[in-house]
Amino acid sequence: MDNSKEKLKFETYLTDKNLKHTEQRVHIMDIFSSAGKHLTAEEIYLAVRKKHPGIGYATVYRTLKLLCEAGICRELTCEDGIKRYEYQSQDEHHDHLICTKCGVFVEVVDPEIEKLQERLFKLNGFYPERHRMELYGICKKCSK
Amino acid sequence: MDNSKEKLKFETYLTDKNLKHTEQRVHIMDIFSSAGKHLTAEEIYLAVRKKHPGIGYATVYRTLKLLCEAGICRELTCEDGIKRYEYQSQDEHHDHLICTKCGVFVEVVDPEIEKLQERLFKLNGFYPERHRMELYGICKKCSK
DNA sequence: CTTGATATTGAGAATCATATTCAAATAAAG
DNA sequence: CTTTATTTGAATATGATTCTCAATATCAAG
Ligand SMILES: [Zn+2]
Ligand SMILES: [Zn+2]
Ligand SMILES: [Zn+2]
Ligand SMILES: [Zn+2]
Repeated sequence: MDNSKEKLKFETYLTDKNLKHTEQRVHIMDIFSSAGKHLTAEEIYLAVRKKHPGIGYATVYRTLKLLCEAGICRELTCEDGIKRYEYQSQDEHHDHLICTKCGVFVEVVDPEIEKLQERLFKLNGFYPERHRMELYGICKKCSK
Repeated sequence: MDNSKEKLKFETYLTDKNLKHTEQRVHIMDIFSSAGKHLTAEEIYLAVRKKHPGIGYATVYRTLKLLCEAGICRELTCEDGIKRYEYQSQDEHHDHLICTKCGVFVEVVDPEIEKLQERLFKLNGFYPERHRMELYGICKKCSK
């Protein structure tokens, strides 16, 4: 996956905040873009460790927080209570279909639902900020 | 709030599973129906303690699990990672509008959204099981 | 009302994910 | 190269939830 755009975004973010451009931060970004989406901190930690055994958990958590702040990564609190991180720029919203057997995440957006959600906010006098929608079921592969 | 229906449901559940009808279990149910909805385990623990100081955390957690199994209570995993429990029979589904300032929960159901969610499951080859939708924003009171 | 089998309790310890502390290492500016 | 502020990893702390276990309570049978 080409992650040059995100790399630039991260570098810009670090520079702007007077933070340093370290190896570890780059390593974590790299693994993130190659090892898939919707990863737990542990999965990221283990993946980074394979190539860079010295890295510590604290650095992974700190870097994930930074990536989220920079808008490169999104944190999902799933039903099991474990946070998952997906590598993605903030502006492209999507929701999830999740298989309860194999755990696969499918990303979906339904513009009609999004519109109705806005209506729900308005109907209840809320100023809308964000939402999350998770659809749990059994995927095609697992229901065979 | 009249919770005789739920009490009967719980008693039946306990009897069916050869479990015992203890004071503590009744106390937790009672607080639950009087102290509001969408409570954390801690809030429930503290509320029960006011009337029944001897009760322990373990009993609260165990009873909440039982109530969920009995279909009297639903567990919500919120974005802060803390589980909340709402006292309610299983069959009445609803989603939530949540104020990010004051934390108020408003229960909503939009039949059109529910239909479109079913369509999303089908479109992606998923057998539907359940879903959760949380809309985060600022409520009327807080935006004044 | 006993008795005895079984379930339940509360205190405390254990667990798990995540956050914090701090001395040593490193990046970046001069 | 020096200086200075930031970052790192190891270890420790935290906070929510679960487990362990000895003591206690429930409930059915006698
Ligand atoms: Zn959406
Ligand atoms: Zn996603
Ligand atoms: Zn719904
Ligand atoms: Zn609710």
